[in-house]
Amino acid sequence: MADHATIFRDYLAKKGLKLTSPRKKILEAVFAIHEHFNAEELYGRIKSHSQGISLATVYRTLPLLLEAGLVQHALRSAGRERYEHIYGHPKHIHWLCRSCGSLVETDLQSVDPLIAELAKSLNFKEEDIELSIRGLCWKCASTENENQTDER
Amino acid sequence: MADHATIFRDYLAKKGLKLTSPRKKILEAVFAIHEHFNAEELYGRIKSHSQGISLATVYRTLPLLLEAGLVQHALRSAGRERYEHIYGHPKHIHWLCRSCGSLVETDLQSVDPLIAELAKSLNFKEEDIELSIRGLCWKCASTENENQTDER
DNA sequence: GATTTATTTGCAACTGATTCTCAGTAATAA
DNA sequence: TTATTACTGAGAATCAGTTGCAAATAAATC
Ligand SMILES: [Mn+2]
Ligand SMILES: [Mn+2]
Ligand SMILES: [Zn+2]
Ligand SMILES: [Zn+2]
Repeated sequence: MADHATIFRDYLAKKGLKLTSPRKKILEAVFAIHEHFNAEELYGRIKSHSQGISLATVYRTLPLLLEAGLVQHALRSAGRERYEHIYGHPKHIHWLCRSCGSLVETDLQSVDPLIAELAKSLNFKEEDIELSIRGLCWKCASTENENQTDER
Repeated sequence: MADHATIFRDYLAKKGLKLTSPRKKILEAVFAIHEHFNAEELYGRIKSHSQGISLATVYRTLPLLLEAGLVQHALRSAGRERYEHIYGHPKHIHWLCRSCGSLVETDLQSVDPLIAELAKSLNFKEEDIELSIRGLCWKCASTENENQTDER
């Protein structure tokens, strides 16, 4: 029911931390991006709107958002950590094309109960599921067929 | 049918690369480890047996093993890439306890057909599935209940 | 098996994302 | 006001991973 600002404030309060102006701005920026992003991209967005926020503070705030359950890790890329906000964005499967880099997201629903069942039999209390599938998207798969050059 | 050395040699040959002594040693070490490992841990194992292999060569060889399909990425940890060999080690689910760090692996079989079906409906040619579940193992879950200190 | 050619290696220097240090600010409590 | 604690920006430090290079090695050709 609570919106993300409330959730963040509550989380911070519980930890004896403050919801400061930089943290507020970073939070807003995070929820204005509806794609995956890395720290520097996030920083770039913030800089263009307001100013006076440092990259260091972005790096310092991201772990707080993760712990507050507002943000999660997404697939790393080019040696950089990537993130995405979670609020109002239910768990999903990531389909990443290794050729064109396109990323598609689909529902996790069909897989979820199966995992819950496995977890129960293992006595494991699941908190976070990450399901990523790498391969070729429709477009790249057909292209690769044309270029029937070599390989296997 | 082919063993991993043969697979590696064939892969290298196809690329016009050579199966050298350092590469052979690294390959052996990789298949002597039956856990997840990072580049430095692998290097440590090799150094203790033979010598005269540099860390740089380990770093240069790992991508080759990945591309040859002999090794895959495992869950990153402490800011370091981790790996595991695949040969004779079918795809599996990783269950990682966020409290004690224990890692359990289980079969992917039950989930596999479901994903294949989804892939078909998306026209996505899946090549690699990564399913990791973070949470609390049986032990840590019960401990956390005792220490009913605070938190939600 | 000597010679040529292309690939590999160890080493050390480098890179770049992330973390840390520190001195100055802001918020809050007393 | 004063004391205490948390926060910030700036830049320095860290450190996993990469790269340039000259010497070594493997394979191909004579
Ligand atoms: Mn996503
Ligand atoms: Mn594994
Ligand atoms: Zn594609
Ligand atoms: Zn545990």
